[in-house]
Amino acid sequence: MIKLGFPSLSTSIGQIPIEEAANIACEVIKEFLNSHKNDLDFQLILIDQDDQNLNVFESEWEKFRDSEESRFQMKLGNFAEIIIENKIGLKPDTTPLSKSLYEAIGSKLFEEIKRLYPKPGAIGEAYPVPIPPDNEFWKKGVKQIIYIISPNMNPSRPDPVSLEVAKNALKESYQSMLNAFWALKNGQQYIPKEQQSQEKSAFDVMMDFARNTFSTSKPKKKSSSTHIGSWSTVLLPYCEHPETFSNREVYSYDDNVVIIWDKYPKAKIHLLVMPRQKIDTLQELEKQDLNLIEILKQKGQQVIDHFKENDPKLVFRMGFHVLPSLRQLHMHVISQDFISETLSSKKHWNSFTTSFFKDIEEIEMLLKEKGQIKVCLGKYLLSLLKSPLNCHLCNTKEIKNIPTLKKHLEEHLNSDGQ
DNA sequence: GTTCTAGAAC
DNA sequence: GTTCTAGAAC
Repeated sequence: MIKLGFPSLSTSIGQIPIEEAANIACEVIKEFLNSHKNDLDFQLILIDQDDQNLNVFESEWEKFRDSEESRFQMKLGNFAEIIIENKIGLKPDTTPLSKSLYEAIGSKLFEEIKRLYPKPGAIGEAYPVPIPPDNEFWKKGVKQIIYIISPNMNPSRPDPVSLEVAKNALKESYQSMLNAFWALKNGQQYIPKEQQSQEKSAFDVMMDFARNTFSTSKPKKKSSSTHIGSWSTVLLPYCEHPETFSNREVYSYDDNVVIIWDKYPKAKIHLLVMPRQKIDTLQELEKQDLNLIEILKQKGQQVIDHFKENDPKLVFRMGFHVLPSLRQLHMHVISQDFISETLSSKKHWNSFTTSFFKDIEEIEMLLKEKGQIKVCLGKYLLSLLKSPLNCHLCNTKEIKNIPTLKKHLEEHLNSDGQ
């Protein structure tokens, strides 16, 4: 059970009227709970010292909730104390809360926020900050802060805004908070919007390069003459210069291996483990590369161990697509829930659940015994990608379409999850 | 690898 | 009418 503790945003020093704020908060929370109807594995806990504020929230929540709902609760008391008591995530603030938090966490965490987000953040956006493992809070079971910049109406504080502006921004603040919580709960990265637009991804940098290099001097029409197949080399920069990427893209690297977050994850946890040396495909491997395979296997296992520490229920596979779309040998480390917004096609599904996917152990064995990885007929492999949608966990065959498959996967998550 | 979208499927 | 998939992308 993962919990999120949060205060009533912007209603103390921020001076948004509590009735207006509670209405907005409850609306967003209700929307969030509705859109995750099948997931009962989390709790949102509003914490406030003031019982009158809580009363307003409670009566507001009565208007929104349509049934018994244990996933949203309200608690009266000291923020930091309740956070520790309940082992839940939290949000620091520049308001009276900060005092109790500062005393509980110390200045290190605030330095960490500055280090991760040196530029001023945007109002309404959420900025996740992992709590350092040597911190008291971590030891007490609180692993993550979501730093939120919520709007201010107080004229004696920086950047005061009107009620109308504040209401919109408050809604965004709650939405960002819950989106960040959802991402973190699922082991995914939450990237604040500002950071997304300012930081170009490897792909963007590469596409810019390709356009400038290969486009003719003609005025640009739509996507004029992007070099054919340039997308297929997107993985190379990670192997050549992993140090130039943020930890939102590169999970870790050393002299031999770089591990990146899959840009379009097909499951809750989905990373790619690649050798630093240029190796195009499985077919290039020889017997002497067995030690490299061993390294990839070890690194992949470390990743798995790391994620299982937080969620022991996760099941993983690590292996390769026999006919990958991207250049540079890359081993998928992917959790078997396949819960992901970016899993959207039959091809995606079949590439991980048919023999189009080869486990690292099979590759290792083939290399040992045959000294090479032979690919059978391309025609056959491509036909695998068009196979009917069969469940990888139970006997359900020929699932009608992707949305139905996704519902089926949600059911597995809920029934097998415990 | 994704995005986009026409037309098939419902 | 809307949802969903399959195939082109110069």
